[in-house]
Amino acid sequence: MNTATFSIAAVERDTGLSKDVLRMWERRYGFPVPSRDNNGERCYPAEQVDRLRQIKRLMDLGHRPGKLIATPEAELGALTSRRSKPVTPDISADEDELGELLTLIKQHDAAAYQQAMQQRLARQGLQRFVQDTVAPLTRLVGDNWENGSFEVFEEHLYTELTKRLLRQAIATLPGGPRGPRVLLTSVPEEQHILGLLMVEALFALEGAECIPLGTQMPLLEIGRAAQAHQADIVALSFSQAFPPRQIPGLLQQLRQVLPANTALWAGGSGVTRIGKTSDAELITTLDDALRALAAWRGQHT
Amino acid sequence: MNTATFSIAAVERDTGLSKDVLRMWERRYGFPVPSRDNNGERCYPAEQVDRLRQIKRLMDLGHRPGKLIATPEAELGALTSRRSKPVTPDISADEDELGELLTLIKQHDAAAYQQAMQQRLARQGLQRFVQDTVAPLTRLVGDNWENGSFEVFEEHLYTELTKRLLRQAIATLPGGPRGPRVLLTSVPEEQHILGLLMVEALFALEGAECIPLGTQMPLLEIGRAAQAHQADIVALSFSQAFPPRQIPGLLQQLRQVLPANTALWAGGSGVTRIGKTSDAELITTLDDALRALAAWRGQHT
DNA sequence: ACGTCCTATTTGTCTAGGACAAAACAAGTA
DNA sequence: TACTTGTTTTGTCCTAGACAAATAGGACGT
Repeated sequence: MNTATFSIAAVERDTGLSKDVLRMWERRYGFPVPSRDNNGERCYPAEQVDRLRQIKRLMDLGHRPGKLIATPEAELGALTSRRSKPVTPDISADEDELGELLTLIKQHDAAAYQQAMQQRLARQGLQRFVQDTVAPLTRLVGDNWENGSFEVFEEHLYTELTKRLLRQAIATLPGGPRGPRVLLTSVPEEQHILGLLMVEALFALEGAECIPLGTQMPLLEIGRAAQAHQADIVALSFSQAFPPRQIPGLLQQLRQVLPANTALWAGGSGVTRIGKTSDAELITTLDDALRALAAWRGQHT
Repeated sequence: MNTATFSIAAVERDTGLSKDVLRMWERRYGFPVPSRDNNGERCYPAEQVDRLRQIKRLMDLGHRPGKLIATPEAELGALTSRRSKPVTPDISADEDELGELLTLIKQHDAAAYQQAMQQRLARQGLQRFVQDTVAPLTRLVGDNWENGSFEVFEEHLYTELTKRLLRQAIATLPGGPRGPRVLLTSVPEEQHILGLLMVEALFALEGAECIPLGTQMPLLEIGRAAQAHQADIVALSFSQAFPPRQIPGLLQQLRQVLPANTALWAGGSGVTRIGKTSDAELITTLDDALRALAAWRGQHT
């Protein structure tokens, strides 16, 4: 059925591996080995594309491509867990309930999931809902995705439905005009925004004025936006998959584009892998975010 | 102030012009001409990045790079309008009201905009709100963005706020289990989703079962999702800026990955620029979408 | 004047291999 | 254990050439 082949551009789109990397791997490791069309251009079979996506997934987990490619096909379930073991240590009471929510997603039952979450939101209130339900649930989904028991589209479904819940909840909050003006966005190439939404929910609860600009803002535009909105804080999010190499340079450039009195906060699991920097405040947990907000308020009378 | 320089990767991220294109333009047209760092790598000044983004904007409008680069700097306001003239012919009565909404965005007054839109939604009902407010407003924003009177971040703000409104409205609709199961998403590289949300709103009103998967689904994953959800229809959206060259091949590949009895619909302003194809049904307006839905229902008893 | 076919130019993407720096690892030492 | 140093791995960037798809311009016929 899958007789279709993929051009190198299509593979780049679908796997997130750059053309350069694909060619380099072919040169160095002898994989992937696409066939060629009449023009001598690479044609990747669907099978190799799948393997590449799998490799990419494990790489985002911290594995190295050389090893992964060497491993024939037993890697599938074998290399699954590694970093994710130490996390989720306690919360055993809630664990089961969260598992149920996850099951609903795995059954692709959007309606039931939404209803269950709505119920939870009503019961816990927004703050605890974010901290005790959405955050751990997202971590669980991440773990499941990493070890392959979640398909990509299932993760997308989870993300989309949960985003809607959070946005809806945020919309119902009264707009408290006190506190700092926070501009929330992400840099180009970074499309994940769930974490930013969680932060927005918490900040909005605290009465901060949140300005959500969606994802993928060019750096210079972030600068302009900060100026136009007179933002006190620019909050960025970097996901696990974002190339860590690029982050420090990115923050440095951004720092130069921003007004001096505008704070720059960078959060998300992507920033845990980079070293300290003076260009931005690194925020790794939701509690960190709340602490940072409180600290900011302390400093600005 | 802007002494920062951009690596070629940063420019690619910020402008959407590929590294290949940037190097090729330098070779052919002599622009941009970045300086080099100690390693002989390109360093683009912020000024050139801005010009590049401007050129990209005009290219998405249909202009050609050769001409644009030749034009010194008078191009700015001059080449602004071209394709967008014939649209928005009548609706002069509403025109002013829409203009007011636009003004709120330009003043960066998120709260007032949301309130005004909520009011409009309550007055018009969701269907007319989508067709008579959101759709023309989005077109207006597009026009304003194209001719440069909207900043990128203003367009982002509009998009984000409007997405929230639509999602919120959709969430309040009762889930009617009749009608086809429609899977809504976009291919990788395509991040715009507003049009898809409008369609979702209209379809949900018609009682169709909509499954929103967010943006940027790898092709093979779309196939899996369609199978898992037993989707009757896969609806994709392509924006103006999406490289038209890639669309036919994309649809062809997708067609091969999808079950034969799953319909493939492609919409958005991106598809107006491509020729007919047997791989997918092309949908260029919201009315088209509703017609297509009615037709589907007619064919499936 | 309008549409159609054909040719020429424009433009993007692909290919090849070489070079190098940053990150990750390994090993040796305090 | 904690640091420093050297080695391997890995990604990105470079140049320069080739080609095909899209577009524009012109000739032709209606």
